[in-house]
Amino acid sequence: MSPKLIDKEVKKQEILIAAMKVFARKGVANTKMADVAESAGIGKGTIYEYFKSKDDIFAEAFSHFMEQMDAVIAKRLFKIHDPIEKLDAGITAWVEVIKNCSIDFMEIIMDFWAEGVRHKHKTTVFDLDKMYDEYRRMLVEILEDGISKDKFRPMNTTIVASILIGAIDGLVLQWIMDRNLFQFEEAANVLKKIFIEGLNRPNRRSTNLNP
Amino acid sequence: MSPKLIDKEVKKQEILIAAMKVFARKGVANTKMADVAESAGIGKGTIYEYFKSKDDIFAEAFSHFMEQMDAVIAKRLFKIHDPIEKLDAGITAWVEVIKNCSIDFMEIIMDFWAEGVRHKHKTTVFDLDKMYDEYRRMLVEILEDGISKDKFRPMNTTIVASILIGAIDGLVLQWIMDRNLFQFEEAANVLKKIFIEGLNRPNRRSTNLNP
Amino acid sequence: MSPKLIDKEVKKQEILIAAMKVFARKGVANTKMADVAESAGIGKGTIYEYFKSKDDIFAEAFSHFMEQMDAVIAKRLFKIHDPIEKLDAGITAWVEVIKNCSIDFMEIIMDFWAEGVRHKHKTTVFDLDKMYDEYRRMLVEILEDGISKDKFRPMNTTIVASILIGAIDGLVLQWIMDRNLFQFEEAANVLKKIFIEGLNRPNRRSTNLNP
Amino acid sequence: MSPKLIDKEVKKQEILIAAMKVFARKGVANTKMADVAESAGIGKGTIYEYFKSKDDIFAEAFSHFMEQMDAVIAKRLFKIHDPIEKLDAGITAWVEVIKNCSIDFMEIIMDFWAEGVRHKHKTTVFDLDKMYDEYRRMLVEILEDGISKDKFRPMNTTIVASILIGAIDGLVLQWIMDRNLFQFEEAANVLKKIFIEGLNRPNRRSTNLNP
DNA sequence: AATGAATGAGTGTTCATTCAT
DNA sequence: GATGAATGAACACTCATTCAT
Repeated sequence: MSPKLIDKEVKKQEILIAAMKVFARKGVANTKMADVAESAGIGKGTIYEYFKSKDDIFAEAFSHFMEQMDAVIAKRLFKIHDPIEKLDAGITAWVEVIKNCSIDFMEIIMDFWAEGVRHKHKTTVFDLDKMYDEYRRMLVEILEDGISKDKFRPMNTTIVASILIGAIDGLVLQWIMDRNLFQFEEAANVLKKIFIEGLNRPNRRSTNLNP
Repeated sequence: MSPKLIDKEVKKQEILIAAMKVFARKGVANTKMADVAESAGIGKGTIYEYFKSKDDIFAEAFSHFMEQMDAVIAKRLFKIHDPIEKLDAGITAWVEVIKNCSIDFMEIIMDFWAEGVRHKHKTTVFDLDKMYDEYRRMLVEILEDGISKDKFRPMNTTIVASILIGAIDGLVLQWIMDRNLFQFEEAANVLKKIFIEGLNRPNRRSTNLNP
Repeated sequence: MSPKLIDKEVKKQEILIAAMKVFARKGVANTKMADVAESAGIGKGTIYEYFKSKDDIFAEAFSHFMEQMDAVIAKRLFKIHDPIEKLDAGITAWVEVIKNCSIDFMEIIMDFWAEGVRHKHKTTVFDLDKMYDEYRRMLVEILEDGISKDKFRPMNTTIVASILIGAIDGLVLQWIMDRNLFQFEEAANVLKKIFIEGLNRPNRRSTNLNP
Repeated sequence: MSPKLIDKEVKKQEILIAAMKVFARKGVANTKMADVAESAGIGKGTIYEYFKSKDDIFAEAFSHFMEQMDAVIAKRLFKIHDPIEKLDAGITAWVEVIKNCSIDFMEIIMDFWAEGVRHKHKTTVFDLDKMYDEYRRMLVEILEDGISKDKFRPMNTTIVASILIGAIDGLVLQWIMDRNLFQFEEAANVLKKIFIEGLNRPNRRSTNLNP
């Protein structure tokens, strides 16, 4: 907590941000340490005072990204108790995270996914699976709460949670490729409506989502 | 059509399959030409008798994958005219493609995406955007047909199509990471129901998906 | 001497000519065996029925070239006995060889030189030094005959021979680079005149070329 | 002009010299980057801190050589006005350049020629043709001055210049192959005498070099 | 702490040569 | 004899990492 330490941490974050910018623009594989150094306005060697390796930077970027997401989403959902509202707020929060991420940074997500899928069971750093698991659990909880409160029809909650997460991810992917395709907020609203409409307890006999 | 030609084409496919296996296991960037050669049981130099470069192999793998998808899906939807049935059949066909693709190959999809996103508007080979565009158009057509036939409520069809595509992609992504998470067919069925339920023309007052 | 053997020899020459054409156009180093095969209208493997290696082809091309030169020049000078006339005829014959060589083939000379210089004392095949030695001897003989017959002034005949050979080679080099620079025959005539004028026995006191 | 810059330039020259040594010994084509590195006493990768590619080294060596020649020769001829003396000084200067070039370096000249001839009109770096053109022009000027001053007989000055250049080049070529053949200075003196004798204005009727 | 010159293991690619048909 | 598919040694070049200053 000495000023020195704080300075170190600040500089590390600066380098991280600079690195993420380049990662996003050129892809991790095509980014050279020299690019990162230039982007951060420091010498090549200096990077190694703050990071162990290129992979380390990437891993930290991944954590950085995940922590940001967790922080925002958790904060939002904390106080809400109605399952439908919570679902709504969750999607809204997610969209906000996407928006908060500088547009440039979004492109890095592909690399996160690619690396995450590859490293599946190897490292704990790139535990994309764990991240998905957490979000799935969170959603399952909301859905099951909704079912028990008779707001949602019975369903395979894991699958529905997966679909919801998948839909958001898939939307991001398409949006990255063509940002003019749709307004992200608008898409989020439609998504909410489809799901809430598709999931909610019908008054009468209706399709049971648990086949 | 001479025997020679067929042999050459066959061998090329063999190498392609061998390459895709390694790509899937190690990721394209981490795959060495020597790995591909070994996997195909041939010499390193032989690869270059059939492919111009490593990138060429990757590009051909991409095309190979897309063509397979196009072929299967188009064939299925050809004869169906009812929008709801068509939507249903489309999702089913898509799942079948995923199943048909040797499990190993699925893992490459991340690399396709990563490359596709990066190369966005540069090459025509990796035109992931175009592929998405095609599927989106196909879905938009079905949806608009359904709206005009009063089967679906009015909506922003582009967004809904994007969501549907996104949901499928997102499901695949999670399934790749953990195949025990759910049965893919089951998830597909739930997806169908949510969407068809969420989109269909309500008898009475109901949310209009076009906000 | 069987028909078969003759055929073999003929085909070998055909391949040699084809190879020289490609060598001349692309340089020996940049010529691939596949190029030679294509130029000769045969299969790649067939070349090895007639030549041991690429170097072998090059060596044979070198010999081929030298033999042609030897044959033409020797034949011309055989019957001439006057030193001045012999010098004249020698230069004329040399020019004729250059002209006889298909223009394309001339370009290969640079590669002969480059290889010849490099292989200096290694092989007997590329004995460029030996070739120069022979021509030098031939010229020295003519010059010494001329001196003894009082037609030329005393001189270091080896040096003068070297200069004459050098001048011819140097002219060829420049001519290869820009064939419009001068008419080769005209240059040869000027060369003759300078040398014969510069070497001939002066009536009175005059520079002795032997310093 | 900062110390850093000077150091960089110095090291670049060191590598260049080291490279030229290897080029001379093994020929450019047969020289591996590893050889150059070893010869310069540095790591393979370091070369690329100072040169873009192997070709770049070769091109710089070429320029280096040409500049040295230009500098020496131009300096010498600057103050001389008598055509005969100028011719004499020019040849002397040329010989000196050859002598100044470390003996080893001479051997590269063949590669310069070979590359220069091949690249004829392609690059500006290897503009051997241009170099010859410059020297030819320089000589033509001297010769025409001599003719107008009635020191030389009328002649096709371009051809005579070409012959003179050719003779010098040709001598170098033979000398490279066998340095014991003659003393280079002696040969230069003979060359001068032959030419000056062969070109000079005769008192009485004499061969006109312009045929 | 900060640097950037130096490094060399690692890689995609070429191509002369071989050999089964 | 003729072929061309197969080969693997060889090589230019890259770039993450180190370390002397």
